[in-house]
Amino acid sequence: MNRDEEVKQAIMVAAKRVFAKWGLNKTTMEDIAGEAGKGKSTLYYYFKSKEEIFETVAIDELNRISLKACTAIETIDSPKDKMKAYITATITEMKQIVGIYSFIKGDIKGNKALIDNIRNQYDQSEEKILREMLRQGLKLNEFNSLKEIELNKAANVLVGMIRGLQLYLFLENEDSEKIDIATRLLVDGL
Amino acid sequence: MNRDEEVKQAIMVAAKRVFAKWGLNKTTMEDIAGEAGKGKSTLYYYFKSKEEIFETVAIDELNRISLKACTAIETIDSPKDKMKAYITATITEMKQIVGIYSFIKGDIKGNKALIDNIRNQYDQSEEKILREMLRQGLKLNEFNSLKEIELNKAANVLVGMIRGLQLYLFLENEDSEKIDIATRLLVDGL
DNA sequence: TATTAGACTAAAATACGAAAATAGTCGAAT
DNA sequence: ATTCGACTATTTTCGTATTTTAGTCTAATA
Repeated sequence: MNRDEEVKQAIMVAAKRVFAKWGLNKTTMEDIAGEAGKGKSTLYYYFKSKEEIFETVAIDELNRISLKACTAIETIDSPKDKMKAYITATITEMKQIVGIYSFIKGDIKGNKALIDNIRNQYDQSEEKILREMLRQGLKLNEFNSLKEIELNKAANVLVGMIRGLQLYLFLENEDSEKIDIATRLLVDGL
Repeated sequence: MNRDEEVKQAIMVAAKRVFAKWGLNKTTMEDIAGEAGKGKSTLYYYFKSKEEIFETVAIDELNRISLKACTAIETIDSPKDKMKAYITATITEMKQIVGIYSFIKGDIKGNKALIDNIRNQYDQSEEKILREMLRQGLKLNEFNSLKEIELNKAANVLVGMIRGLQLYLFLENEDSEKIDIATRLLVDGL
């Protein structure tokens, strides 16, 4: 990692801290600069706008979720079990992240385009992961109600259902039994 | 239906029209009164507030969705097919309603409590319907991955996943194949 | 008596301009 | 190549005057 990347990382770490404390709207570029121990205009040397910083930080945080989930499942062989573990892991991780960045709800309004863009990127990357898992399951002949030809759309639909579950489960207290039922429903059916 | 109920219905019909045109925030009590051909204070004789009118109208509209879906499935015997048909029907109907009342998105902000309350009522009624269908399927031994003891939580989880799907499918063009895949996923698994 | 409307009030939304805060630029310094 | 402080152009905030609107009350009417 060269100097350029190092400073960029440092700024991102600082930005994460202040974003987690104040949210997107309430944190100023000077807050970030102060936290990073740099002058404000230095930030503009590395990022073109506050939005870009936020987007970079958010995508990075979401990538961590994917990474954790993918690590958690790499030792599992059965495609069905793999899928269950993946869904459970992402839901749990996401819940934690949303807890940390509890502000995002308030920030959505007024930054819809930015948030949509971030969510879109994450959805696409998750869809790709799911597609690969589905492909693997089909190859090993472990999925009997899914047809090869539906693979792409199925991955897309799965993303939608997982998002729905995340939204729904966020509203209430931790209930790992519900997460368990949900993943079983999605993978095994009724 | 006595006179009292008749007038109430007439007001609701008028309210639906103006709500569909202007949304909750932008329509005034005088708009509704004008559309209904009554004086404003007459509305207060039948409803205690604008919010109450909106809630009544919204619940009524949502009840229609349930009713339509339940009618559509009453001739189906197999619990699994019944479940699939129910999910497809509610998603399709909901999509249409949201198309008509396209404003609600903008009205959520600033009326969160009211909207939450309405959504809650609808979720509960849908959960009840789903619970009954699950019970029936268990009785007939058609569900093999669901346990009796999980029935209540499963119904709750299903509501969440259906909401997620609705949200997700609203964003894109009609794709009945995706709805089909989704229902099959939920009922048959992968 | 049940229902309606018009006048009225209190509260909320809106409009607007001045003042303050903030995003983003630029040239000089290192 | 990197950083900063001074500067500008936008936004946001804020106070206030004005208008709109929800909701009440009383009298009229059918």
